[in-house]
Amino acid sequence: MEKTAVLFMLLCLEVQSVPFSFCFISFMFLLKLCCYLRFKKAFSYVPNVSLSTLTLGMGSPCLGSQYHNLQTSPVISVSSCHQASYGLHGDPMASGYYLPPGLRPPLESPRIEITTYTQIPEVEVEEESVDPLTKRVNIVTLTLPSADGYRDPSCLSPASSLSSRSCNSEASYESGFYNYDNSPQNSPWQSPCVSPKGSGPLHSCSHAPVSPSASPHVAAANGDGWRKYGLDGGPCRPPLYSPSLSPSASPQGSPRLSCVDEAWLGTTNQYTNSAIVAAINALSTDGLADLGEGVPLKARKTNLEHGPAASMKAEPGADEMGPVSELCQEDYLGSGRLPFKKERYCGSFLDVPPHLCSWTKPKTYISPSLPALDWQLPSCSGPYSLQIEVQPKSHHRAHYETEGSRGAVKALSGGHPVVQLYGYVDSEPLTLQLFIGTADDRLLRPHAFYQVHRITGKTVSTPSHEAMQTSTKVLEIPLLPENNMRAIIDCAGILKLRNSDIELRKGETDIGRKNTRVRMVFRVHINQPNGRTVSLQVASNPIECSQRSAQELPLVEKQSMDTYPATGGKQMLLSGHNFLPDSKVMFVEKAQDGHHVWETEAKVDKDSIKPTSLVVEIPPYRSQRIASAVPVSFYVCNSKRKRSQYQCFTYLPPSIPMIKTEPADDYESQGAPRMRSNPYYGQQRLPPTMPLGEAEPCVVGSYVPCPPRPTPLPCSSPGSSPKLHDLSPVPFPGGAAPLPLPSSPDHTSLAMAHPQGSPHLGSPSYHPFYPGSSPSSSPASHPSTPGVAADSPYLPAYGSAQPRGSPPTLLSEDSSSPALAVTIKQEPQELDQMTLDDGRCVCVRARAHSHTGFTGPLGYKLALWDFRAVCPNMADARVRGRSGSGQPKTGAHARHST
DNA sequence: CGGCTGGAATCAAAA
DNA sequence: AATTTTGATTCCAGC
Repeated sequence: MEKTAVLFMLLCLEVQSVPFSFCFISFMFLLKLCCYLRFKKAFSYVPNVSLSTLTLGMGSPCLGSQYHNLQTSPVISVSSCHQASYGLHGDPMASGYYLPPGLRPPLESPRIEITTYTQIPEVEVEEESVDPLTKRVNIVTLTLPSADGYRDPSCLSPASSLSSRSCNSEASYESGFYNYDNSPQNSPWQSPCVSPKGSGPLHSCSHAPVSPSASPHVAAANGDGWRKYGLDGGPCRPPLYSPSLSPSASPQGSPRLSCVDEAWLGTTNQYTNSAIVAAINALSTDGLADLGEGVPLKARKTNLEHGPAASMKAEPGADEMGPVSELCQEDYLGSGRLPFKKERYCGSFLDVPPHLCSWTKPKTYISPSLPALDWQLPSCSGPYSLQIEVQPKSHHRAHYETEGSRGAVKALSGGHPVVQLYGYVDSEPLTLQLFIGTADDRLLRPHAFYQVHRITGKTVSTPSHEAMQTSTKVLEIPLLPENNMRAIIDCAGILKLRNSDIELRKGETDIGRKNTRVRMVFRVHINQPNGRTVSLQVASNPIECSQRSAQELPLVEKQSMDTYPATGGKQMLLSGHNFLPDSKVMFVEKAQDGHHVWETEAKVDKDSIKPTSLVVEIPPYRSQRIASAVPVSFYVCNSKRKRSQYQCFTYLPPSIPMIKTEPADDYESQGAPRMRSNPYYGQQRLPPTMPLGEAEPCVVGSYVPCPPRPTPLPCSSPGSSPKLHDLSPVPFPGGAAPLPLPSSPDHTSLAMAHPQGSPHLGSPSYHPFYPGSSPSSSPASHPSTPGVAADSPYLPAYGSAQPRGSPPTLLSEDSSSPALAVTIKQEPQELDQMTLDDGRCVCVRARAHSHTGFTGPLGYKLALWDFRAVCPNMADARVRGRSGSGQPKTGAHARHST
């Protein structure tokens, strides 16, 4: 059935002759039927549950109506089945949209949903409740919808707990608002439908689906959201890469959770990028119980094993959350965040003073929608600049749910990371968002296997609040003018989710094995007088979260130089960790396709080797006749499988005088003199001297060829064995774009070497595609993006059309842009070894992303197609990744099942 | 007593 | 197919 629905939808879309609205409606109808059937089949007993639960939930005045609505609306039921719909509160209007009354299936509604809601607020009660039935009910409920719940907010953490309460309140009162403007976390996608009353939501709801232009994805999104994001939807979650795509799609764990999260937190975006796609994914999977499927067997098992609370925790999400009550409280209290929702509504309900912390009035977000977490945003825009003043340590052992917290991420100095927003003169506090992102060569996106973990306690000075956005936990931290818009991040730990749990999720394509590096990603959304919202983002240096890797893999944090004439012969000091007496340093040059063009072992001064430093002699480049700078990379190797990430290094034409560019480096003061931090580990600032214009060219040049660039590039995966051999004739044959050389060699080198490191540019570099949110910046930059509202503050990271030839230009008008280009490749990758393989080119990616803009189920195809066309290796890698992940999954399954 | 840690045993997948 | 190695998770114990 489901498949039929999906096929139908696809068919309609493909044919194009059928109005989208019609397709959508029809599709929804089919979906509903499917869901209903399944639901009924699986949870016929739900009704009882509801009753019991309801009793508990009375606390909220709103509940009644809310629930009522929910039950009434068929839509809801659908939602419950598939995440996409969770948010919907059955607004009659909304529902109408989806299904004509007449057509609505007589869902009795398992109303499930409701049950959940009610209870949530009373979580504590539940746990304590002696009534087996009650507990059971909960369990049931939880499991229901979530197909993929693991990453679901609920699952993740306590955060969800809060939400529970919020659910009640929020839904009814702040709905419309909330989704759009209120919480920073809200994603644009939140469906308007969510709020029963919110006119806004309704509005959007109604429009969205109907809109002709809307892409399938869009449909789900709220009116504004979709308009702006519609195109992105695709890009944002390119099926290929973006975890969000699928996973996101199914963020929802149990209905209850979802409700909570979404409604309350406003986090979730069911309709995110592509609700439809998500729904399709969910449906397309094996027919067997979605419910069950969504929950990893192991996870379920674990939960059950957990003990007394087992019932409550039956759901994966619940499990993680631990003490719900605690969450609620804490979150509740602590958060200043959400001015709107909580305070008003929940506040009274809980009886908690709205302003326990100074951070009571976070700025409201005017923007109708906020960029999805996998969107690439700049760190600077106009007068604003979001910077990581103090980087986190390169190692932080994440904790499993089965362990206790391992504390907050610390800084190298022993303190904690510090983030500051420059250029903000308003007196209104802002909310700094923090989530755990990936650190591989691909575009930054939420990490599927790690979640930020809120740390509380006496040692924590910074208040924070947890929220779920899509399936990613986001920590919200106040940025107060009185603190100079500076925040000490001492409240963020990192939670590791079991690979098997995540990999089993529908749509998840990434694999967890050896995918243990993350970055802390900070975002801030600043409302502008003109109604637009400027969103900035900056990512930290990579953080190795695996105990073992941290102890065994060599890590290069700094290098005394990153450029040198092709003649080589100079000694370079490397500082880092896990260097052994027999550590080797290999220099590598990779071709576009990822193949090693040249590789040689550099001479290491054995006597100089210390666990944290070593001296290596820069080997002469394979050709002394290079006309332009040649980016290569090197890595430290302790054994065949223990290698550091690729580090950037650039050979300069022998004749070119070396210019020393040492950006002020915070680290330098602490460490070896004149050591250059590696791209990831050090904070570098681009030389102020470099004009944008210049920067771009550089970028282009380097990109064009899709050069091995950067080092670390994805292209070069540490994993790949050093095979090597110089096969290629010239460094950048043909056109490989020679890096713009030096007038300021530095630039080149810097750019390459320190992509994100620079506080100023950091983010931007990673997000070349993002035009910059500031009003001033954007328009020009992405004129071509069709569909994207001109006024839209955000550009779809992937969707923006870029002039193809140019490497993704990084930038937009934004001043920050300069560095951008470089960044892209920087990341070294270890993980990739497996999943990604070599051959990944930034260029390719960029391109693919832009294509993704087309979104929809079709979008996926387009993206894939692109990859293949542009960079066969990439495409292959992707494909392999998928299939590869499949295996592990299978294995996991087997394992769990046993 | 509970949160953090550092270590290490135990499992399981990959080589 | 068996064995070894590597990576992921779970446990422990001390602070």
